Amino acid sequence: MPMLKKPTIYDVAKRSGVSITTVSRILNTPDKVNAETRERVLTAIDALGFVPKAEARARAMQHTGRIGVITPFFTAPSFIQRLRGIAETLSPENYELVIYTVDSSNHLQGYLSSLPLTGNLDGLIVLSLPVDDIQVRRLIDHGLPTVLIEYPHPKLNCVEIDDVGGGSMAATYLLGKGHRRIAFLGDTNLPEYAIHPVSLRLNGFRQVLKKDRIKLPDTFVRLAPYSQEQTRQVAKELLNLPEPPTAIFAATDFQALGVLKAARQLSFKVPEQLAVIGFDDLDMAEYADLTTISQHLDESGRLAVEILLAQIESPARPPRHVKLPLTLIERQTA
Amino acid sequence: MPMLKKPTIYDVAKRSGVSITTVSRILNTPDKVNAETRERVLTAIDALGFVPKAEARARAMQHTGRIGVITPFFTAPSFIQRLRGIAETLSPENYELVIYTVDSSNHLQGYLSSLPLTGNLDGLIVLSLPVDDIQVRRLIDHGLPTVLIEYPHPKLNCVEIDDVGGGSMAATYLLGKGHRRIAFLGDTNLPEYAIHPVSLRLNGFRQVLKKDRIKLPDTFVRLAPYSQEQTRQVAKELLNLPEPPTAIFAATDFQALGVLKAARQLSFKVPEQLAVIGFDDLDMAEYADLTTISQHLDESGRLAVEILLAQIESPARPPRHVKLPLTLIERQTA
DNA sequence: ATACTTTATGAAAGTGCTTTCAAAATACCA
DNA sequence: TGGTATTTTGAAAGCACTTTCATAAAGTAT
Repeated sequence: MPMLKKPTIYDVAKRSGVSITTVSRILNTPDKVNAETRERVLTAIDALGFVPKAEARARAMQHTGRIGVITPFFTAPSFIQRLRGIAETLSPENYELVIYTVDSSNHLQGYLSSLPLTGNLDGLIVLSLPVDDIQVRRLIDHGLPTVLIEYPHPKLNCVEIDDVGGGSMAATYLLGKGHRRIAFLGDTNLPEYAIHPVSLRLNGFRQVLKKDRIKLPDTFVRLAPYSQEQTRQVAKELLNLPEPPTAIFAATDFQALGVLKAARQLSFKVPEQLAVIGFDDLDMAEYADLTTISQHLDESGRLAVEILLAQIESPARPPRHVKLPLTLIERQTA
Repeated sequence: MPMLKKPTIYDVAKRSGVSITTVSRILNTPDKVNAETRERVLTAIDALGFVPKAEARARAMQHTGRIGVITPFFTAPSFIQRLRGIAETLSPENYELVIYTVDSSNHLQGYLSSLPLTGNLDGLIVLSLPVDDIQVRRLIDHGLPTVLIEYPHPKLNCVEIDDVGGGSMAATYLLGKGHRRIAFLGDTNLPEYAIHPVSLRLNGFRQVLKKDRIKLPDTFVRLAPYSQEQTRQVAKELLNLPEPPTAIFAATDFQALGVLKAARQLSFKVPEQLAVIGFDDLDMAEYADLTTISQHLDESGRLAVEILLAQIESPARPPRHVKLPLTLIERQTA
């Protein structure tokens, strides 16, 4: 029989002959209660049609047990891999992981304005997206602990990537291998709301070449939309030049794979005739034996979570800025 | 001064020298409070940036719905790729995507018991995890619209994969290419809580070979833990057999890549000396030119969301069962 | 001035839930 | 077989607010 009023945890407890504590436990940590008891209580819950009130719950817990991640809709493998690090670290912590995918600047602004107010998030991770001063203020004022990944801001926790340094590393490495005709292949057509680390990588790359007085002609700097097919196309253009480069720095592993495939199709021997170095160290880089610059994607996600949890623990802490070191992983392609 | 924690009604009361009752009254029935006192309290409220929690919640709730996804913690690329399909489709729908990663049977049972009860989810997608009848009952009784992926159940919406058929396809294809010594490489060490589609694929594979009276000796059926390194090891054992197979069906693309790498290291020519066919059609399969059986991972996620949204729209609808067709993608490795 | 409202306020008792702590029951080990 | 660890449970103390009830101060009519 349905009750007149909404059943509470007390009704359930009475009906199944246990304390409210036990009922609460079944809702939150079911594995900590005897299977038999659990069944009995669940039966009562079902019979009464009991639904715990979220509001009371949040009040008693003083936190919502939810961590939000805002990520570009633009699903490059590198985002995914970072997300994986986040999910892994969060899983044993018993936090819900709420994903907000963003597909326009407006959308992003919307989330950033409303999330801190609603108070049903304990912490926020912003993945590779720009956050302006006003939003930062709001986040801080409303006390929503936040970690930015790949977009530094002095007032917030950040996990930064040294993209410029990464570009330099690539250049230095290739120069060290004796290459003099080195090309760069980056991505283009980025959505207006995302950040663009690739140009930073190009900067670092440029600097080193310049210092060593190696020319980087415009024909050697190519941008292709972020797709296997189109990257391959552009790579082929490079390789079909009368004087093709002897090495290519691809600004992401995904594109490096495109370059490798183009090389294979044009029968360029890698690394003898063409050296290829990537950036990211995706899972598949290992399979492809791709020499690349690892930005420790999983690790960066993991770190972000750790910083966030620490901040949630002690909100007064000053923001931390961590710059994960890049590592050059030497494999077979360069 | 920004506060450390969110201000409560107590903070406001203290700051303005009144009781919490008065503060509460100002929020609910302001006319029952002396104008002078009211002014004083309102000043404090502004200064502290106080937002009553319940209100914030209510404001938040009216805008966004929430869809949960339960997925094995076991982060194979195929899960990720399905998740991507889910996220993509959900993004424009203005739903929050809540991810629950599961790392034990208990954990899974726990989520399945409590999620339908807590009632703050509008729909649920269960990714490649078994759900027993009792849980199904509960899901239905509490009216939580659910879609299972890769684990069919008559009472719930499902997006199924024809794993047996996939195994047959692989066998038929390889036989058609004239192979007679064909090996199978699957994964092992699966966590107890996950389902095991790989053995179904093996079944289908076996059936076809049997029908054609092709022997599948036990030495040709190998299981390796799901890791690049160990798969490679097992593949090498196969290839070092006195009479090695001329074709290998790897039950997942990820493992197929391991086989390819082993072949490369042992200088087997692919596909001349060794044909390799995978299963999944991951992103990287295209790069590796891997012949494989596509189970349309992104698409399956997308479909699951569509079915779920439809069910949320009209809860009375009978459950739908969709079996996505598998497609053999012929590339260079077989 | 007396009695009688009215107004302004706070103490304290809910609200429905979680969590800490301790007791009781059970399992495990030599 | 006693003794220790582990599991299972409940009593009670929160949590951020609302509401009830009591009290004090002030106003109003007689």
